Order: sequence, then C-alpha cells, then structure tokens
Amino acid sequence: MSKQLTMSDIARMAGVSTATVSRVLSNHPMVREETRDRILSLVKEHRYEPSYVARNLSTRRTHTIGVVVDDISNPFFMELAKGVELVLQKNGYTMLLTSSGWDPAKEADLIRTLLRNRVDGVLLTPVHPESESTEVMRRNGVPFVVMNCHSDNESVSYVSTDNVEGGRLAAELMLRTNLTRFLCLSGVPHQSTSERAEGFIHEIRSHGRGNDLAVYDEVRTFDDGYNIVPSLIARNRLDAVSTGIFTSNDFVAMGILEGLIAHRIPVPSQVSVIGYDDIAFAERYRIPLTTVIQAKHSMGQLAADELMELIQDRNHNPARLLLKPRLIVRDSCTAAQSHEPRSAVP
Amino acid sequence: MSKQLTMSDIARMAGVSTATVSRVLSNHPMVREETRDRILSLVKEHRYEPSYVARNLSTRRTHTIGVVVDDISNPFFMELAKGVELVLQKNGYTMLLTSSGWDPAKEADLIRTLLRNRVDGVLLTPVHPESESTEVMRRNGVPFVVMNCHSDNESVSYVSTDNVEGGRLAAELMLRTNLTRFLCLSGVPHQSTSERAEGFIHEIRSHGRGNDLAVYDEVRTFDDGYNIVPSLIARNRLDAVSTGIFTSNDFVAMGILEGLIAHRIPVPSQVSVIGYDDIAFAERYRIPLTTVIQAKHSMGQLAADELMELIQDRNHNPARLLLKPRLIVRDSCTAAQSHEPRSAVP
DNA sequence: GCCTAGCATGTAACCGCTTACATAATCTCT
DNA sequence: AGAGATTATGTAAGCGGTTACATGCTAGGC
Repeated sequence: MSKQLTMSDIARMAGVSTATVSRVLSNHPMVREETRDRILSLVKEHRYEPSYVARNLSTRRTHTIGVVVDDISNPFFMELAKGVELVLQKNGYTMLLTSSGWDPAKEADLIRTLLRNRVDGVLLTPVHPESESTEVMRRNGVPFVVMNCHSDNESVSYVSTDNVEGGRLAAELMLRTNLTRFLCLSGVPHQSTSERAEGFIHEIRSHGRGNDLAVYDEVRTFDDGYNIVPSLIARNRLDAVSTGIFTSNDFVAMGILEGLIAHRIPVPSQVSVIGYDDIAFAERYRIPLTTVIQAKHSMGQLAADELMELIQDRNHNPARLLLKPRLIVRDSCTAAQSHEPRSAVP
Repeated sequence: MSKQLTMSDIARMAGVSTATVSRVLSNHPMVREETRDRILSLVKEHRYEPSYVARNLSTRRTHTIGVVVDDISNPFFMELAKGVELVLQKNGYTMLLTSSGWDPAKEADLIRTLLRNRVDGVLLTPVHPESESTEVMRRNGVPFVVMNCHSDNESVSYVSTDNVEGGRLAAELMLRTNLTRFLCLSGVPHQSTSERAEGFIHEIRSHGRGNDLAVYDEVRTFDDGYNIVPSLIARNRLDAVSTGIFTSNDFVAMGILEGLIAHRIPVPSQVSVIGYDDIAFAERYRIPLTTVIQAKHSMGQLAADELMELIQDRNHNPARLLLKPRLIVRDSCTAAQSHEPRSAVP
C-alpha cells in the first residue's frame, strides 16, 4: 500500500536471491519445485505485481504495439481496432492506441512518441502510404504493418481491401439488371474512394456501356449527396427509364436517397443506388442500402497477425494482402427483394 | 539503424556527461546556452529519441493512463475515448486502451496488467461500480475515475449522466402532449437503463397518471423491441387513441418502430416512441427518432480532467459529476414537427 | 574414494535514464 | 584579495528487473 513491493522484497521473504524469483516468474525450468511453490505463494499472498517497466528496460522488449488510426471515434476504425486487440491480447501484447485526425504531421509525431515508448511494432492506417512516418519507422528498424491502404513499396506489409474489385462488383450488379444509364460519384482523387470509382468505371466501359456513363468528382459527404440531386435532375440525368448510381461511400448514398425521396423519385424502380462500407444502419436505413462491405474485423486481425510474424522473424517476407470485398444487396437497388426486418416474426 | 542510440552516445559526442544531456532534454534551466544548443543539434542530427522506458523506471511515473471500456467497437465508448484522448494528449499522457467485453473477471485481469505496466492512473467504465477491479486499484494506490456509472462509495470520483433525469425528461414531454396511455420498456435491473425507467415511471406517477402506465422488463435489443409489438397488440396495449412508449435505449426503440410499421400502426399519430442514447442514425432512421442524448464526449473529457487532478494532488476531493441529459425531439413523437433533412436546399 | 556431470541457486553487471550531491569555475561584495 | 554565493557540470547511486557466469551440492561411474 505505502510502497510498491519489488522483487527483492519477495526474495528476502523467501530467503532466496532475486534471480531465483525472476526465474520463477518467467517460468524458467531450472528451479526446485519446493522453492517455486514457496515463492509463488508469497507472490500471491502479498499480491506482488512485477514491474513491466523494469522488465522492459532489461529485456529491451515492451510487448506493446502502437496503433495509429485516423479517427478513434469512427466505427470503421474501431471495428478494425477490435480485430487488432483480439490478436494482440491473445499474444500477450498491449495496445497503445492513438489517432491522427488525418493529419500527416500529427501522425509522424505520434509515431515518434510510440518509438520513444519503444513499442515492439506499429500498426497504422496511414494518411499517405509513403510518408515521414513510415520513413521514421524504417530508419529505427521498427516492424510495422499498414492497414486499409496499399503501398507500392515492395518491402512493406499491408492489409487492405481490393477497392477496384468493390467498384467492379457494384457495376456488375447494375449491368445484370437492365438499367439504361449509370452515374458514378467519386470522392477525392488518389484515395481508396477513387479506386472504387475506377473499378466501377472500368467494368461499365469494358461492357461497351461507356456512353451511358457519367462521372462526378468530389462528392464526399451526406450533404454533397443530398445537394447533387437537384442538379442531376436539372441536367436530365435522372429522367431515363432507370438509372444506377454508384457512390464511393454510404454517407453519399444516403444523402442521394434522401434527395431522391424529397423529389419524389421512386427507388429503386426509377433510380438504383449502391453505396460502399456498410456503415451501421445502412441495413436499417429508411431505404435499406445496397452496399459493398469490407471485412474490417479480419483486416485488423490479419494485420496484427502479420505484425506478430514480423516481430518474431525480422526477415519474414512482407505480406501484401488485398481482401475481397462483398456486395450486399438490399432495397435501394433494383435486383433486391422486398425488405423484411432481420428477425421478422413468421 | 543497427543499434539504438542512447543518451551516453550523445553525451560522448558532445563531450559532456549524461547528466547534462538529461538536463537539456528535460528542460532543466541550469545549463549553459551554448552547451544546450550543441547537444540539441546532435540530438536532431542523429535523430536520437530518448527511451521513455528507462525514464519511466527512473522517475517511477509513466505518463500513461489505462483506459478500460466495455466494448471497444461500440460507438458510445469510442466517443467517450475520444474525449479522453483529447485531454490526455494535451497533458502529455498516452493511453493504454483495452476492453473488457462486460466481463468482470476479464476487467480485473486487465486492471492487473495495467498495474504491472505501472500506469499513472486508470479510467474505466466498470461492469459493476464496486468490484475486484476498484478494490485492486485502491489497494495499489492508483488513482482512478469511473465513467458512465455512479458509485455510492464517497471516495471514488465518477462522471456519469443523470439517467433518472433522462427518463423524467421523456415523461415530461409525453405528459405535455395528450397521450392516453404510457408504456415503459425497461432493461436489466440495477443498471443505467433501469434508472432511466425509474425516472420515467416516477414522473408519470407523480402526475397522477400511474393508472395509465404499464411497465415491461428485460427488453434490451432491437429484436426484443420488434418482437414485443405483436404481444402488445394482443394485450390491447396499443389500441388506445394515443400511446407513448419509452424505451431505455435506441435499439429497442427502433425495433418497436419497425414492428409498428410492419403492423401498419401510424407513428406518431397513434403511437409515440422515445428512445435513449441518440446512436448514429437515430436522426436519419426511417422514422427519425426522438431520444435522450448524453454528452459522451464531455464525459470522457471531464473524467480525464478529473484523473489529471487526482494524479497531481493525491488528496484532491473526489468529483462526483452527473451530467444533465438532453431531449432531442424528432418525428417519432407526437410533439415533433415534420422532418426535414439537416441541410435541405431551401 | 575421486572425478565429472548436472541441477539449483547466488552474484553482479547491465538495461538507459534521473537526480542528489560533489566539484569546479565564475562572480559579487566587503 | 578572500569569503561566500551562484552557476555549470560531473559522479555515481539508484530505479526493478534479467541473465551470463560462478559456485556449491548431489549423484553416478569407474
């Protein structure tokens, strides 16, 4: 209570040296059973908790992993973090979690703090795949795995989703139904969202429907989606018999749906909408949303697994994983069946 | 690259002792300016990052706070964590985040791990306000603040919301509109949800409307909410001219709404529904949900602030904060105006 | 009975910092 | 000029563990 117990306290009480206590606590085999029991019971009795701080200094390993995500309160990243935590806990590691707020400078700062804490490895969702942060880690020889972003650098491990494929899936579905026109609302260039758009566009074109396709850039938020509807109407983009709209995230898709409802445009009979991410309640939105889903949880797990590998074997071959996205068909899209609540009473 | 630089490397290069380097790095004033500059430029040049592990051992402080929440992927807790992180970062602390999955045994285990890491303090959303965990921390003299839960123990600091008041607010709104019957769907006894119900019930009764009130227990999930609708109908609970239903969380409320829609019962004209929490998309649910909101972000901030106080001043008077909840009125409730999307084009 | 092997434990250096105390150098004041 | 105060730096003892190496002991083989 008054003063933290230390190993030498236990050693003194047991009438042995600290070396022996240390051996017992780290399961070293070379200890007589009787001694071991005596020490363990003292440890239990006095509720001694060994200091990892001291141990870390001595062993030069911390069993701590730094995790840097863009936004800690964003469900996407937390789903990710949960997968990470699962694996780390199983391997006896703890997690130093921080968030960069999409700011590269802050990201680099956080990495530096993690290095000072001598973390054994880092998992991050980088703002940019190659940056000061990765440079710093490489220089310090700290193993790291990039999440939700792929790197062109051959030597870095990453776990991400195949965004191009995700866009392709959406296009594929739309092509199967007999839509007469396609709209692609893309996000910021050179980011995951634009890869999604790219996949969509490529698939449409390669089916010879490029002429029925229009593309809009910089549509990123719910409000962007809502606000673009009137202008689409003005440009006669929605008066075709049936139009398919692909958006690179669910927020935009929901904005669009809201806009369509406000303008009394029937969904999905006249306009089909496909989003991306399957954020919470996409499933239970006013019009349940067809969307492309990423396996966030596995992404976290796989990344953590890979990091564990890297830590154990420094010249382990970097894994470059691209998870396959999956299309979830719901009411917002022509092909869908009618919506039933998940657990409807029969 | 090959070997981590240490302070004595820098000291040797600068031709001084480690003590001087240490003084420079911790902004001790008693160093000649010229010496300071020389050292700092060497530090910068060689990108030396001091080891917090060693520093922590030496100073017996880690500037690390353990945070234990129930579920790391739950938006509520992450909103909380974000508030926490903000304050910690501002104060130069890092966060060791873990989640207990509502398991008291695991919670206690996590706390023990945190203690071994010699965290300077702990923030937790305890499964139960008094438990092995709090006991362990008290015994070790580690300052802690309880979040989202109030404790009867005079000596523990907590930051929570006034759940009774939240329930009362819901009742107040319902009483102002001329509803003829009230339903209260409560969660698990002895938890925050039941306090909410308690506040609701008390307010209804104290307005002499106890006879128009029915209470159901153990309704906790979306599905519970959905499934209870038919039985309410069967027991003629909803055939009154207008009924108000209070649920102790938004999931239940959404389930109820879904059930009502499925049974073609008009909302809010025949039944009004009020939820609790304002989870994401409550605002944009099929029927925008009237709900009681908690200031999660401030809760995290306040708790972290309090912990900082506690750390600086060991016999600081424990703060016992009960934040006021706020009622957000939306379409699911009679008193509401018609729903307009947040950014509707004029 | 002696040598050697193997087991159980102790000794002490080390991990990379901080900091109380000692020391040296410079300044101030009578 | 010398005492005392002040400033800048060095010395070395921790902090609480780990672990290579040394040591003592017991037992087996000859």
